Amino acid sequence: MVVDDLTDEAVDRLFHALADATRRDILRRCVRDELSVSRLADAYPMSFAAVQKHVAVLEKAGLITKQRRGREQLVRTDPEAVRRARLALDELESAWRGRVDRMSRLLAEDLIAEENPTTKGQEP
Amino acid sequence: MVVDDLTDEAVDRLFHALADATRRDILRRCVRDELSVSRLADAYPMSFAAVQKHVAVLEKAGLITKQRRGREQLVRTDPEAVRRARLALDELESAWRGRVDRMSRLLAEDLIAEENPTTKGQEP
DNA sequence: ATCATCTACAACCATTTGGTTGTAGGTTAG
DNA sequence: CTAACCTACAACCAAATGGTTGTAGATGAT
Repeated sequence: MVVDDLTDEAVDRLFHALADATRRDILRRCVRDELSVSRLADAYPMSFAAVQKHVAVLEKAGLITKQRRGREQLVRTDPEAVRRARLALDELESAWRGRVDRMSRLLAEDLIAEENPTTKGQEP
Repeated sequence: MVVDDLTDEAVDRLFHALADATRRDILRRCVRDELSVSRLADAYPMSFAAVQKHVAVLEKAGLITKQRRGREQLVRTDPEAVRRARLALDELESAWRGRVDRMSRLLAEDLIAEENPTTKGQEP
C-alpha cells in the first residue's frame, strides 16, 4: 500500500522544483545517466554554483538523490518522486472525477428509484 | 489526438501555479462548484486582492477560466489543464520508463533468442 | 608534494513573489 | 438615485528566487 502522506509544504517544494526548465532538464538527464554536478554544469549557460543551487532545490524536493563517488557527487533522479508528483495531481483530478461519479450515481439512483420505489437515495 | 504543445514557459507557469497550497485549494473548490472571487476570498485568511492575484496566476497558467455573471466573476477550474500538467510529468517519467522498457526488451530478446533463435523480440 | 578538480558555502545583487492598502469603475438592490 | 457589492489595478513592502563571484576544504592524478 502506497501512503500518499505528502504535507502541503512537500507538495509546494515538489511543484516549485518542477517549475523551472533547467531543473526539469536536469531531471531528464539524470534519469538516463548518473551525472556529477560538474558534468551537469557543463551543459548549461550558467555558473557551477547556479547549477549547484538547482540541484539543491531538486534534492530538497526529494526529486533527486546524490551519491558520492570519490571527489564527485553523482546525481540521480528518483522516478518514485516524479510518480509522487503525479499522485498529487491525481488527487486534484479526483475531485473532478468524484463530481462526475456522484452525478452518474445520482442519475443511476433516479433510474433505479423509478423502477423500484422502495429504495431510498443514499448520501454520497 | 492530443497535441502536447506546451512551451517551456507554459510548463513553468503550470507548475509554478501548482506550487502554492492556497492555489491548489482554489483549484479543488472550483472543480466542485463555480465560485465568485469574493466567495473564494471569504475562505482564506488574506485580503481580497491577494486571492485575486492567486486567481490571476491560475488563469495565466490556463488552470482556470473566468466567466462573468452580472457583477461577479465566476471561477471554474479546467480539468483538461490538470490533465495537461500530468502529461508534462508523463513526459519526464517516460524517459525512465523508456530505459526500463529497453532493458526488459533486451533481456527478453536474450531469453527468447536462447529458446528460439528465429523469433524476433516483440514489445511487451 | 603539488597541482588540478570537484564540491560546499557565504556574500552580494536584481528581479519576482506574495502579501498589504487604497482608489476607481461597473452592476445590482432598495 | 443612492447605497452596497464585486472587480480591476496601482503602489508599496518584505521575503524568496535565481543568478553572480569568491573562498576554502577534499580528493585524485602526476
